[in-house]
Amino acid sequence: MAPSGNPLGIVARRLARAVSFTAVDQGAIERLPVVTRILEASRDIIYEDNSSAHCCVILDGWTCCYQLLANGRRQILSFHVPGDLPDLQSLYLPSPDFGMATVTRASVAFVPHTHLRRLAQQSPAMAQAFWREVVVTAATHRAWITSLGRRDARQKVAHLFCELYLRLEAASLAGDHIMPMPLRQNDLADALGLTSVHMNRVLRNMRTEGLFDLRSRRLKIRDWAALASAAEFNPQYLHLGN
Amino acid sequence: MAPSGNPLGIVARRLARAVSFTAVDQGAIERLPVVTRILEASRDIIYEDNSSAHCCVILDGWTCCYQLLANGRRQILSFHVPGDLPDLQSLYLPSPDFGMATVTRASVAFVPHTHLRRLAQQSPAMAQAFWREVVVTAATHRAWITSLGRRDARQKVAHLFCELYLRLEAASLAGDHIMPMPLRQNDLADALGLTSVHMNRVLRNMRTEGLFDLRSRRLKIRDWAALASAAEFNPQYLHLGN
DNA sequence: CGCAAACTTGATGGCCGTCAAGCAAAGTGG
DNA sequence: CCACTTTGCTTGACGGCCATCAAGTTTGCG
Repeated sequence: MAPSGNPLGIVARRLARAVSFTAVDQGAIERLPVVTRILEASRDIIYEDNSSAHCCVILDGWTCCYQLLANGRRQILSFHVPGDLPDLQSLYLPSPDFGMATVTRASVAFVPHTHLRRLAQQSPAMAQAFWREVVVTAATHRAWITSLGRRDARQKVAHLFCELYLRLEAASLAGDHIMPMPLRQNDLADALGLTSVHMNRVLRNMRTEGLFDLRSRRLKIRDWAALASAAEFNPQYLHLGN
Repeated sequence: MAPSGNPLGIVARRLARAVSFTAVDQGAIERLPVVTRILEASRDIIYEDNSSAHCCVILDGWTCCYQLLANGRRQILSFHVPGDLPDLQSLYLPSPDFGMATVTRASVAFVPHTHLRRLAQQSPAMAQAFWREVVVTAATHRAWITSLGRRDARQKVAHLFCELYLRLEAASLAGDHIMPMPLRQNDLADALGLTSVHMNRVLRNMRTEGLFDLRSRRLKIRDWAALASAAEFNPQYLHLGN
């Protein structure tokens, strides 16, 4: 699959995973006006004009959504990879309840709400694709809630790794149970409600057991069955097709 | 505000909180065909025809959404009170990833997807109201993620009580910092990722400190400021207006 | 009044947090 | 190319929050 040269081609392909677009729809996406910016790792993603009348699209790199508490603690709410629309929810309800930040150096495109709304109005397929994205995000939130509330550290790691692998695979960014893993142990800890110290110990144990290799920003899942089983992982919520 | 006699009046008023409906919209909601059922406490909410081509509306009583793990543990994902639409997300993406159950005896109405979709197609206000409901649900999920990941038991309780009180107040089901509290300590534990034993101890402490009274299914918040402060509660995510 | 469900309390232990220190890796500048 | 710094990883010691197990007690309801 040769990627289209258009920067938003990645979004068109992503949305078309679930909905059948006409050539017109496809073209309309790719002709959306965008401002693209390259951000260094660990930078907040902020709307320059402060109007927050845009949605952002991840074109390259990894990002996350997070909330901060007064004591300085951070909870990561989701990770995002190329093709994702982390704040599509803002389309009809601005006033974000979370921050966004890059994990790696990343290329991010900003698309005006006005144009996205027009797309949704003119094309039922587009409206449905947007709805679907938001609903899948909510389903992913639910999976995280259950992980945070009722799984121990080892199971949490297993569940997150399974989720990330399948999402990357669906985006043609991973295969053969090998994937890039730019997340620091500190990021993993903030996503799973743990400390980085404990994170380190749990990872060591799981590595020792032969569940996976994790070094130089690369994760190789050695025993997918065991990992998925430890997590009680059910990929249905991701709605990746298959 | 005298409630309309129509069973779906409660939904119309709820959706109208955020969106301006015409009299036509209003009437269209109230004329939706529904099947209403009364369920005893602690019963699963199941679609009889198995097609799950319906959304449900809580008319009376409390319900919850949950996920189960293999070891029998339960994670509650959300609580729902009269006027709520717990599974509106199924409208354009069936295949639920969670179960629903009553907390108290409850009256639940089932509305066919077909009619809801037609409403959304014919009225932009309606479409926006649905979108908004789904997005607020996701925002609530995010608040729970942060609670589960980064707050201790005491803060979790404080946060949940603040959320529930404001939602009930907005539905005219609570006031003066007094609200019904039908949740068992076991339910609270399953929502907050704790055991019921620990739940009991934490509640006792908070009661002793004078934060609230909690007996005979009634919660009286004695010190709202202290409770909200302990939770670092910011009501913005609920989008209740005001 | 009797049963079941829910609440309460104590004792004990483990998972994970905190504090502290040292090591490794990666980038920076001279 | 090598000091130097920064960031991230690793490990040990210790403690606390919360889970587990095991009684009781209270509440609610038929």
